[in-house]
Amino acid sequence: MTLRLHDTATRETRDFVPLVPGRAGIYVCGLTVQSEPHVGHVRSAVNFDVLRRWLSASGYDVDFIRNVTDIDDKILTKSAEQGVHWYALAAAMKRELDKALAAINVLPPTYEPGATGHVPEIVELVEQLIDRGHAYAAEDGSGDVYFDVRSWPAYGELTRQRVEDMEPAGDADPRGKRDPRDFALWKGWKETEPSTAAWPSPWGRGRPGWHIECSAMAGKYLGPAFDVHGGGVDLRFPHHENEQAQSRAAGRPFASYWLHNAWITTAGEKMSKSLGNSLLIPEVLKRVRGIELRYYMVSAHYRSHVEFSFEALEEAAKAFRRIEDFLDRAAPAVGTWFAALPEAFVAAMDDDLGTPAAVAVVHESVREGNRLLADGPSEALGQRFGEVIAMLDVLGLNPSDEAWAPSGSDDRMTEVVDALVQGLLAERTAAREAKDWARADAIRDQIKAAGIEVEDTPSGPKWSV
RNA sequence: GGUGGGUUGGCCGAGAGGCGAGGCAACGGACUGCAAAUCCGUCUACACGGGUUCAAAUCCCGUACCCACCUCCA
Repeated sequence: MTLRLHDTATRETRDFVPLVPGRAGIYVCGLTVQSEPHVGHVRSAVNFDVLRRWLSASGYDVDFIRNVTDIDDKILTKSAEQGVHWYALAAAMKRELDKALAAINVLPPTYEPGATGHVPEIVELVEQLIDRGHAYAAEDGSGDVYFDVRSWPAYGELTRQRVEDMEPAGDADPRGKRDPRDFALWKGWKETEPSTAAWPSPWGRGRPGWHIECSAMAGKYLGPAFDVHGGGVDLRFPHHENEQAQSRAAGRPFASYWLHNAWITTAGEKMSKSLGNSLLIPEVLKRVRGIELRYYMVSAHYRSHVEFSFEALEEAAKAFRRIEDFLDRAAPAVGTWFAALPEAFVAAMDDDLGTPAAVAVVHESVREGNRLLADGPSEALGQRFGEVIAMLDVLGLNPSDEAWAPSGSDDRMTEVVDALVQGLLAERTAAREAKDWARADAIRDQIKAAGIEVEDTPSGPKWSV
């Protein structure tokens, strides 16, 4: 079995052949920390987390670099509006992002570099580009440095566009540019900007342009050539096109494969256009658990557009609980078991991370497991149980993963509720033994009114919220 | 204007020439004191119009509608 990935640069799904056998270097464009993370933002993180977990499960040694853009125009604008330091806003939003990602079990990257910590590497790269004749300092004395699009014939190769067909940036400041499509590598400091948002450089004080940080940091941590570069589809142009042009013009081969995840939209529109905050992660997590939100995202293919709705999310949550219920009910009946991935699951994941088909395999194992469960403990049941655990681990959806462990206070609360409910259930069991059905049902209704469901199982009554 | 993607059953969501993904909902049956859960079964769809083929949701041509990107974006 070979992993195949859809490379958006060639628009082909092809075998994954790493530069170094057994190792995989991945660079993913993370977020600009300028506002609270919403459902759309974390999809990318979940998608690439699945890629990373699958490579690890397949035996690769994975270097996973995900950057965080901690200085840019938007951060400066928003912080000015809010009357806070730009770095305070960036740091606060970074903490929110970390919380959101932890809540959906996205593993921390191998390293998470930020632009502000890599100014020397960025300056070095810009100097290389100037030396090679692919960049120039603006002649208007602004301190800006631009990439010279016309000097790089391959410009546009990633997105198959011809420079002539591109619309010049209507809103971009054309001063000092040789061509309207040239983009900033370095932005000279302006008097309207905080003095803290500038670093020394050969072109005067200033800050990095948006695209250059990724080229510099990918180069630093993964080398001039690496395996996979990922991000959202919207980043293909200009961000990734520019990253590739800069890196290759500086003599670095850059990424072998480009992977792009599709959007989650609401009301047919991208979320950044949507108003309101109901889609912020903490709000969504009031409706479903983190593991259910992750299941919702994993059950669609990463290249498929998802139209977000709470109805669909809650439906996904129900589907996931079916899997969870099986594990809960099977666990006491399972003796020895070992984790092994079914072939169909491996085939699905190897086929460009076919998580929908992989999830279908999980459900098939669950159904088979449920069937076996009726006959009591067996080796076959242990196999199904192990399969389900192993598959969920790959998807980051294993309920017993400590990442999902409830906080201490939740644990305490569960104990308290359990003590109360057990008392009522004992009374109900006594009524049932006396065949006093009216009394038994009245107790069940009373518990239900508090939001707790009671189920009778061969091993006695069970309750769940 | 240029580039890319989409339209699948009541709903979500896969598939990419033949061999009915999966889930949710609904309905019927088994089990149950009644339920719940579980299992079995039912409902069997591919925007529209042509074409290619023994065979098309899948390939080709055309049409309609939707979305994304074209220097702020996951």
